[in-house]
Amino acid sequence: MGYDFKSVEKKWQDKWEETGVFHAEDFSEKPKFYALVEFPYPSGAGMHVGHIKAYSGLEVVSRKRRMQGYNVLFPIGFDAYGLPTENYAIKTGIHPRKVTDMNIEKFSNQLRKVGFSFDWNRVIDTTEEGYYKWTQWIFLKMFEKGLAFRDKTLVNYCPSCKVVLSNEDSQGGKCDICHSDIVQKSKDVWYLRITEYADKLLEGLEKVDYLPNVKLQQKNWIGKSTGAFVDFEVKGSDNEKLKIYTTRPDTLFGVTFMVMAPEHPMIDKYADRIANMDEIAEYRKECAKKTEFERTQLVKDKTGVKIDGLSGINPINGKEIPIYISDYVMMGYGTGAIMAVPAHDDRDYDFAKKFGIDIIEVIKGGDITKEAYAGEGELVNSEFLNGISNKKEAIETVVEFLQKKGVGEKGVQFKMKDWAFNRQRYWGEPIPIVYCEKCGMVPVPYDQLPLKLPRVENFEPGSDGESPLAKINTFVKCTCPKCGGDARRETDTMPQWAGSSWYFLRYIDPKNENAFADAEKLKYWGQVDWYNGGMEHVTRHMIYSRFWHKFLYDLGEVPFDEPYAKRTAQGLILGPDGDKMSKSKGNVVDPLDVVAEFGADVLRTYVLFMGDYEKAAPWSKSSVKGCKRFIDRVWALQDILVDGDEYSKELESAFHKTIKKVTEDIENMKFNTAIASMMTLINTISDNGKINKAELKTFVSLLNPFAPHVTEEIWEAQGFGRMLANGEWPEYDDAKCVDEQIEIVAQINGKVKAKLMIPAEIEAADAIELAKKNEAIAQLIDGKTVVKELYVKGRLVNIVVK
RNA sequence: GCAGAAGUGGCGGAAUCGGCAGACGCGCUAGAUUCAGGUUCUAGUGAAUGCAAGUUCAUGAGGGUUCAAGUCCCUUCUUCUGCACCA
Repeated sequence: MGYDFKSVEKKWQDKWEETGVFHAEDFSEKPKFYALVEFPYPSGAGMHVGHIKAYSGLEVVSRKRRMQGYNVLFPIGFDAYGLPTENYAIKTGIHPRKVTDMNIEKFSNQLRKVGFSFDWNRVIDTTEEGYYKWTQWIFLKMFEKGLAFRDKTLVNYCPSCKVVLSNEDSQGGKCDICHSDIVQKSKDVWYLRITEYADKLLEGLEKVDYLPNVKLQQKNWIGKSTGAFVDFEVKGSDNEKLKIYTTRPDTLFGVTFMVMAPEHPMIDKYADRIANMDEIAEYRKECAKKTEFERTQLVKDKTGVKIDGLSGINPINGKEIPIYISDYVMMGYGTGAIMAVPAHDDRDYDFAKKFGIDIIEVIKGGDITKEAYAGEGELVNSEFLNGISNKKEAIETVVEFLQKKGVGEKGVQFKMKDWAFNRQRYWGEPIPIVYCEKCGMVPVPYDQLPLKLPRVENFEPGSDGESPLAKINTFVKCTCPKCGGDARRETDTMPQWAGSSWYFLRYIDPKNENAFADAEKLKYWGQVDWYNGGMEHVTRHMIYSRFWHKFLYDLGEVPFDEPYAKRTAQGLILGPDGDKMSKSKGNVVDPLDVVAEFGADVLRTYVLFMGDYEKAAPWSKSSVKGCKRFIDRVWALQDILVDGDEYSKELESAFHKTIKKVTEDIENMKFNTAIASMMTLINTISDNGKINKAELKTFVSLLNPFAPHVTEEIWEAQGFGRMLANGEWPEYDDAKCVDEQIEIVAQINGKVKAKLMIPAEIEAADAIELAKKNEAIAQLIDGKTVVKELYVKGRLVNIVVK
């Protein structure tokens, strides 16, 4: 009897749906387990095998935990706002609402066909009014607390997509979406003051269980540095001081020049006193033209102009030093000006070499005629600091000196910048703010949320980078909620990151109309116990959502301050050619093709078997066949089934060992070796020639999280009782994992010379005796002097001879 | 440039605390089943050498520690990922 996966898989998917076995139960007495996977963006292309791998990890963990008696919340939803949908809509003329609904429908069907055990009662869609009402609500709370604000700044603007982009969306000077060059443009934009949470976001990492690499990336992203602010008097100014930030105040005696960012305001202020203002203006113009990409490409080739008319006075020794402008100093970090110590900083060194500036060594240990020395060492040429070799002590001494003189203080800086929060696009959450001539910026009252996105037919962006909503008079024109006078609405929408910043909270109570989630339910479900997703979301999405969550915690809206207790990440699936899958390379594998040809169980098993879950691995169709064979062999176990309510003597230890291995490997996400151990077990069973009912029950239970359809079918066909989805996870006994007789190797001088069977519980001396009795070993020892003998329990005997 | 991770058969990958390197799967070879293809089953499969028992060599390269090294230490090369003039 062959295994007909097509009808069997459909049957069980329907059955799970009808019986609702995977619905999480609020306030259940069972221990809770909240497993979260990154919800997909429902693109028109449909699901990718990468999605399957991303979800299969926690899918297996969730199914196992249910069998272990947990109340599991394993939800799914759709992060549906975003540009691809909008661009598709512009191209085809189909409304984004319709496109989104179609894509969600498509994704849902595909997910069901793979048999994921999601709780379909809790599906969320970020573009739904009932959902984005609360996205807007959180925004208004932030506005109330001054964390959402408007500011005029230079922004990254993509001329092709016609949107303002955050720094994160425009890395390398290219638009993240269309990859065209970014230009700088002055605009009034919305910001979220994430920098206020920089320290909390950093400290929070101490108490969560994220992969080390994830923590490190977040840490780098936040980019905290400690140092000092120092004021340099500026000769030629009206007694003004130029404030700089440095992490190396200990090198203050080595300062030979200063550098300001091209946009530094002091230049404009004293423009009339700067003799070479023309030259400077010309340089500034050039810098503005350079894209960020060009700036980073020319790292080594420093450019700049000396300011003729202003100079700095080093507060530690009163020396007069020149001031330059150069684009290697940026306005956006620190104070936009630096003290330059060429002897001990690579960039300053390059600049000094090019412009012929003095290089004074103040820290011993390098050769400053060749390159800058950034290491530690004894201080020299530094008056009262000479002789100190402890960096920390030197820094403290200098800071103390500066503080006494009132020209400096300790300081902290972050690389992280405030989050540019608005987009000039149609398909996003409207920002619920009204502009009134009299009252200024007025929030839309909470009871008027959601501020609905108007349904329009024309969503092309304006040519000047204005939101499509600006063209809709009925939306723009409104009355001021405060004074009742004429007002107009904000027409920008929120970025795609908004809806995903709090979605895990909505799963807890997806249909609540009075709150984003009920307080008691929040308390019951608590933190996400385990969050799995891609490495690419570790900095942006995760930091944004941790920020929103910490804000809600400070408001008292959520009872825990870190959203995710544990975070892991899956590796990519590469194309069969070893390259990243992409449409242009034509190496994309469609998961539904695999389901049609081999079945969902095979697909699920393969994506977890193909390699280490956390590492990238290429797709191999012939290896998929190996999993197909495995599933068929599992089905065929029924042909050699015999009676028996206990493990047979022959297979007992093999079963205990496998249960232990699979149980532990799943928790460690070592799915590949878990599957391998079940394959090994089936080989052992084949050699044994038969399997009894107790053994089959265990085997099928172990495999169920990976291949739920075939295992349910066997369970039912054999009349083993209630559905396996409700079944119990097999137990193992450590004592039964060991065999009575074990095989060890006998070595002479560390080389294997023989193998022998010995009792597992044996004294070292006895084991060595047995080894010596072995014919081959005895011959090799004969006539030689034994120098050393040792026995490694359960492994080997090694006899060292001369 | 800086930080992190990784280099193991023809391929994907295993290997707990330093203890039989190559589990498991693919592929390949031979045989059985089959009209044939596919499927399935059995045996074999790191390299060199030998009729054989065996011996020698093998975890990017080179050195070291140890009875014993893929694993620990030093040097070095390569690849991938992140950050990238952050003062």
